[in-house]
Amino acid sequence: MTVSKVINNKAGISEATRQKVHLAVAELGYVVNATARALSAGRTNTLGIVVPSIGPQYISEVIRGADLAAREAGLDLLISTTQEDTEHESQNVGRLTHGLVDGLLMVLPRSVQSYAHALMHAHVPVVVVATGNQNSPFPLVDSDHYQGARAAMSHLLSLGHHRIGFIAGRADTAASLERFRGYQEGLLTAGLVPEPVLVEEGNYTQPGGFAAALRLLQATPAVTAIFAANDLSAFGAMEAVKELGLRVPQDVSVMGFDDIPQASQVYPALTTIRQPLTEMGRAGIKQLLNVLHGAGTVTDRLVLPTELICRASTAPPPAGYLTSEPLLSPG
Amino acid sequence: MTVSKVINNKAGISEATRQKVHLAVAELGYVVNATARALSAGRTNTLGIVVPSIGPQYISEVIRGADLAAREAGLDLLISTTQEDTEHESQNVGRLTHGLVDGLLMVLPRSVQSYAHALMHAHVPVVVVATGNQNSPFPLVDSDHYQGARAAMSHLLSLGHHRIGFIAGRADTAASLERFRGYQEGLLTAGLVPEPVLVEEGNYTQPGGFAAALRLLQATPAVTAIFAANDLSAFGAMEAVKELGLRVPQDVSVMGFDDIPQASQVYPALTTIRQPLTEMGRAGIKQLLNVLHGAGTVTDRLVLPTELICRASTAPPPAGYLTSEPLLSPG
DNA sequence: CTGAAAGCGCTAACAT
DNA sequence: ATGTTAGCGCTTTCAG
Repeated sequence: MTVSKVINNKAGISEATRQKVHLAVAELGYVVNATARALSAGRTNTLGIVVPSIGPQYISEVIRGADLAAREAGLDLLISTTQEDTEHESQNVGRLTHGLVDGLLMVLPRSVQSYAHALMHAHVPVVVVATGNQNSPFPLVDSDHYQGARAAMSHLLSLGHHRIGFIAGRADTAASLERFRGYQEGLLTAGLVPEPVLVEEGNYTQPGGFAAALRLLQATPAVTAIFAANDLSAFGAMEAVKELGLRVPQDVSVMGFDDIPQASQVYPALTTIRQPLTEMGRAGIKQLLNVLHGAGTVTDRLVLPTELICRASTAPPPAGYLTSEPLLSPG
Repeated sequence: MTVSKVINNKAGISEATRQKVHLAVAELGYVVNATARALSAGRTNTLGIVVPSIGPQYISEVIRGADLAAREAGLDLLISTTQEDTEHESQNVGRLTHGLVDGLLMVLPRSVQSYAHALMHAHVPVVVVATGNQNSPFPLVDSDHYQGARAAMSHLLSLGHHRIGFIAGRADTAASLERFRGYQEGLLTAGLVPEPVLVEEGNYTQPGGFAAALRLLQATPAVTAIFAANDLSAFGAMEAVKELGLRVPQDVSVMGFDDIPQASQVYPALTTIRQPLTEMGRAGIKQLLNVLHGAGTVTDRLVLPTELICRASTAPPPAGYLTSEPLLSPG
């Protein structure tokens, strides 16, 4: 039909006919059947994004970025959750990549391994958002966890802190390990010695951060600053500081990592390392589009920079501590 | 082909052939093309859910419930966000309902009006999750905000509080209004008089709750309990209480509404009214399935009960306040 | 510039 | 129990 050409804005249609068709479409309430179009045209104009779950804020942010980028490109975004059910889900991934979507963005905080098979046989391009350094046979988008941690340490050290505790994340995520490495090397570069007693597991959760900070502050009351591996555990740490009758930041400074929306909404507002979550989603979709259009560049490993966001939860250490030991300038 | 029958588990196939087909499928790595199947069969085995955005926790919970229910029914869930872009999105809804999904669940905290046109012309069943009392031409799932607020007030009153502040939500949501009504009538039923000075706007946000609680406690230091219209503003209220050098719950009790996951993770853990968010998602999908299968019942207005979740943020008022005025038993 | 014909990959109804 | 035929609603290719 001529109608098809009008609807798809193809050339070779007189303006008069175009108008007539548009009128009729409006009158009849005609809406194209996306399924039929997809089958016929061989593409769906839909991109897929697979996430472990939609609960955690940082994943929401990635999705939001992907959603915006897809929308700008005039494509739909189909969100699929794995709910940790790898078995069933890798089947689902297979289905997605065979006719349902034109490209797939996998958000995988932990391992890409479980999907390797389904992904290798995908009929569409795949890009991985890793949130942690991983090897991947697909183009990968990540952020610079190590440099972020270094920036956090520089900030705390330059404020005059030298007893800095670290609340670790999940040991099974590369991101947590990288952040820990940044913490350690930050100390070393400043001429300080990492002490095991200053490191506690927080498991990336708020109660975990609370408990870890409690242990930290009770074992080493001289701690004047806490760097948590993510914002959630930093929230818990702030609660722990207050619970001990201390103030943030006057007595103890607290830093997080991620900059989820809530970081700016808690009291005091959290100083943190911003991970460009929405940009990571955007970048992932953009890479996908570049592959699809055969234009632009596809970077095998795109590592986005992190950034210090200075808010109200950090300050110089209390006067008593400030002069007790000279601070070596970092770097 | 016979293959089709095997894959769809149709009857009338010998076990031997079935095995042979399965083998070949595995060997060739064959995966059905969902698009073609959808076009041919006239259904997509996909349900759609439209949400304003995926950021807020309470929406994530609704999606999770919907996701689980859809998964159990062997259907996929296509999540679409409006990002408040009503114009563009109502077009999108039109597309969804014309071939992309077999049914649509609309999560609309505010108004269904903007989508009325697109929805009325939908070719598939539509169910609305409202989070607030609304009229709707479609089956609606909601929770009982009024009774929840009453339960919250009963809890606080029975603990001995009689100067109870309220942090309101957004005036443009029916849910907030219902919760406020529950607050007022809770007071009245207990023989107490609602005072305007005890009500502050919190806008459903954490900073909003913080500021509202600050105003509340400074204007009326005799306030011994704060009931916030949602958990987020309750978090802010808890921060405000601590900021004033008071303790939760020893000096001031704080209650929220929703029971988002974080409510159990903050310190002290938040006493709140649980809105069955995942169940609402589930129920919405279930209603959709009932319409689709022509079985079970479809309730025009399904109002799920709310529930008091007693945690650590509420306690009897400080001794000085307890006896200053006799408490009339509620009801 | 417009219309007719073919076919995307599958399923449903109908033969064999 | 298996195979055959038609057609889902669209886009694409090719004639008018």
